[in-house]
Amino acid sequence: MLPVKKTKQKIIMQAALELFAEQGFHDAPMSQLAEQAQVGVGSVYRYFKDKNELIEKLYFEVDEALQMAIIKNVDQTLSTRQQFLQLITNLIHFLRDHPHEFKFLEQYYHSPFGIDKKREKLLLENGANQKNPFMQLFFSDKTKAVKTLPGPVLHALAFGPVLFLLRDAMAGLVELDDALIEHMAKGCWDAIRISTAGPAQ
Amino acid sequence: MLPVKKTKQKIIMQAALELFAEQGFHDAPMSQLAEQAQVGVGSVYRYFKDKNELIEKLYFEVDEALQMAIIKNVDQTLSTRQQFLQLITNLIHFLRDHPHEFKFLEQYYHSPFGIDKKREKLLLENGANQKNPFMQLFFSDKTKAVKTLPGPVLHALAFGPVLFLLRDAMAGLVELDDALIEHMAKGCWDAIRISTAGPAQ
DNA sequence: TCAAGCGGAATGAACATTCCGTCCAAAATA
DNA sequence: TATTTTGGACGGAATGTTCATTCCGCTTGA
Repeated sequence: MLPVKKTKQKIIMQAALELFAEQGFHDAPMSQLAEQAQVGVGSVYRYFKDKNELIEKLYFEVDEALQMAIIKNVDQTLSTRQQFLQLITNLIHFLRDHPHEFKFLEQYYHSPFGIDKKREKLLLENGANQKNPFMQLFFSDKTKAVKTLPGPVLHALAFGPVLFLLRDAMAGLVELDDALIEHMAKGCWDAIRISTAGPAQ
Repeated sequence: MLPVKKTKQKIIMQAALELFAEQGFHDAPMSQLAEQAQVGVGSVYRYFKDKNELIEKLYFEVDEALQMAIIKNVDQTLSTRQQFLQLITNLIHFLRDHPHEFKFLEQYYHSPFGIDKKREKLLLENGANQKNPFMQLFFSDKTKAVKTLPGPVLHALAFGPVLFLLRDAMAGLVELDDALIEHMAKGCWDAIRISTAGPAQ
């Protein structure tokens, strides 16, 4: 019985992810969600107290998957630059290949939920105590390859362009091929690295 | 009579800007909007066909103000780098000092309105025909100081970090002082400039 | 006197959430 | 083993609320 329960909950969450991504939280009625999941409206409320709880649980799941994807294949023995490029590339690949997850997260972070969540995260994780793999990398950068800048600025320089370009890609304005992704990753690196002599390493 | 009309319309739009920015389109009922503008609900509909039209007109106005602010004090005889830094700085200053406008635009671009608007803009303005001052600058860069990359990538590298940092600032996670802004602008420049020899110019 | 401008009650639609009757698998009973 | 009981899982109709929008009578300046 437990596995059945789990399965139905998963089905509902999957349907919710798609619907929320495509129509937005506000334009995705519970009735339509139930229909898409091939389930009665009442059943949705068996697994989730209300719409908010559904959104929160979905966020937890999606965020976890993203975190896993980002740190995949990152070899800590490599240079800061190499690690950075791998992280960025992972991030782009995951989000490009999971448009529903991307759109969901975008919405989540732009809703009242997200603002609080973000503040919460930042207050919890200060300095070296960061869970964010990018921040960890910057903080442990013994080779001094990265500019000495406030955390949020580094964060913005590294992440901002990626999210921006992904939005364009989702809207069908760009084709995100591997060459483009490489350019992006290197551009982000140039933004945060200390530029000494010669072209980027 | 015209000036009176105009004034009342302006009052409504101002109230709408604040309310939309603070509560979001969906959580800003027309009744509350009317209250804030000290106007009857019915009167709002005298000036705007419906809520959507109000949002669209607001967008037009806000976007216009932003465009004006961005190109302020940009001296076309200066180097590409100098012009770029000025543009970025203008952008940050305007949005930092106009949080309502910033939040409104963020929402607009993340709503169904915005997606279409963006596609529309991009399809209309191809290549050298760009209205976007950043794109114009990149396109007319005879000194070859800027990387040769697809438009959307340059756009992302230049804009992405700025918007990202501004979001943090609005959430009260960073204090956006002048030093920080300068770091940001230079970081963005590093991301798109061709790195030859020595530190960034 | 009479429009044009206005305010706000009234209307209707869209939802989130609740409620309740049905179904069914498995435990209890004979 | 055959029959009955039971309780959780379900579906979807019913409910109550929250708006956007409309309608209508009042006010006021010409």
